[in-house]
Amino acid sequence: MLDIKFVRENKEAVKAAAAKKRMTVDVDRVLALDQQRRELMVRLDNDRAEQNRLSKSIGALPADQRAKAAEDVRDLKARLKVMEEEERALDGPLRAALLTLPNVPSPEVPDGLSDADNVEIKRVGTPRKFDFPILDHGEIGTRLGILDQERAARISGARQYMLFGDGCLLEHGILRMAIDHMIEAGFTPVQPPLMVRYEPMEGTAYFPGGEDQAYKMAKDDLYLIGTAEVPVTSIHAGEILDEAELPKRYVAMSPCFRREAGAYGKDTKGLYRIHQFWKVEQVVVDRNDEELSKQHHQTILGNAERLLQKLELPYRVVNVCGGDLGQPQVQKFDIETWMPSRGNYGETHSASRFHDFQARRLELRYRGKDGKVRYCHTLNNTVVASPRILIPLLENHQQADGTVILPEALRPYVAGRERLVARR
RNA sequence: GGAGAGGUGGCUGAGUGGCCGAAAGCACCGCCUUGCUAAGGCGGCAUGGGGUUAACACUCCAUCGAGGGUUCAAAUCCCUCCCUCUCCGCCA
Repeated sequence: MLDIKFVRENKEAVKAAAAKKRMTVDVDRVLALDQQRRELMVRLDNDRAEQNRLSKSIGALPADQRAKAAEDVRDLKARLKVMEEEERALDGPLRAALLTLPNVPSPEVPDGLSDADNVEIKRVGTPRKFDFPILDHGEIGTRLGILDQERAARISGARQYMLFGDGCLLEHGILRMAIDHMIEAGFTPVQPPLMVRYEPMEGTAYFPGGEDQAYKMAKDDLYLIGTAEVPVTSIHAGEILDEAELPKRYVAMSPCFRREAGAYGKDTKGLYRIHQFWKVEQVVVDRNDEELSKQHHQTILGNAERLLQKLELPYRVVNVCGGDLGQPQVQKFDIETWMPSRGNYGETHSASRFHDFQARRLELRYRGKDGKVRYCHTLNNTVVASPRILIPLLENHQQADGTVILPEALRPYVAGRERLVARR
């Protein structure tokens, strides 16, 4: 959420932000509502002051004069009541409208309409040249007997997967490796709840707007998380932290649930887009400082990159363009890992910085050394998401004989296996 | 699921209708004192919004889990909801 003061003073910047993000928002309506509300508040405050003054004076009166004095306050109260109702009628729509305004993207964010316009920043590693016909990850996994999407579909419908044997160990191993990797980087592991209330969804800016993507448990008014970002960024919601405690660096592993509404017919095959997956997520909460945020952004990007390097996977980093950027982000770097079956890089990581956009919604603040209270800055990035990461892992490391060689760093996490072979 | 207790400032915690935005302690900040010291003294210190100011300051409004209500007046009384704790039941 943007600061209403900022919107007042930077109307054109907000409009430009919306245009760059290819969003349609009504900034003028927000400002009109705000103007109305402020004018009302001045009158309301004055009348309330008057009422408070009168009420206080009644307390000092002798008992026999109170009833008459109280009488005089009553019509003032009636006026107040009308204004209070007006205020309520303005507050709701104003907040709702304010929640829809986009965060202002960094000047570094390239212009563009879709992910096709994202700008490549760097490439690391070279895609392997295969001297045999390659298989896609579905084929590899099925032949090895570690993946079964058919049975998964019978049990749970489309966009589901099941892993068996070494496939199962492989997934667990990668996730655990990612956790250890992040602990080494100084992050605190957290196990967050997987079901959350509306407020964390709104606070992290998934709601309003993303309701269709979330599984809701109607009986309990709880939502299954689509990412651990939601509960983890919300850990300190409503708190005023001490500057000395910052930065907070968390890493969380969780299942993630996404309805993928509107994605019909897109990536229907394989493990790319599914309803339930695992993700290790890194979250940083720190002071309200742009430069510091940018540094953290590079750091969490680097954390993910180093993991990919340990997994010996070629990848590239893109600077996500305006049209592909979400409402809350200031800037986003995606990491795309080489996926041989696609003959292209595919998104596996997403590193975002938000400034105080989420923090303002979450009431996530800190007291600075100067004694002033400010909203924090928040950031997050994937460390690894599975099974999507299995796509490049299986495909890049596949061998002519159908086996898959595991990168050395991963082996201790997969029961010491050097290679995945078909077992029975 | 049943019964009970409670939610107050960064923290602990007092406050059952006007003198309370709120005692006291801790933490923190400033100044002073002191050099034997995990010390002492004085002062400051909730958040948001508005007015005013060059600024310091001053002032008004709201907020004591959330939302309604009673009253001239609510942290304090009533209702609903949320959360925490204790006991019982059930269960992993």
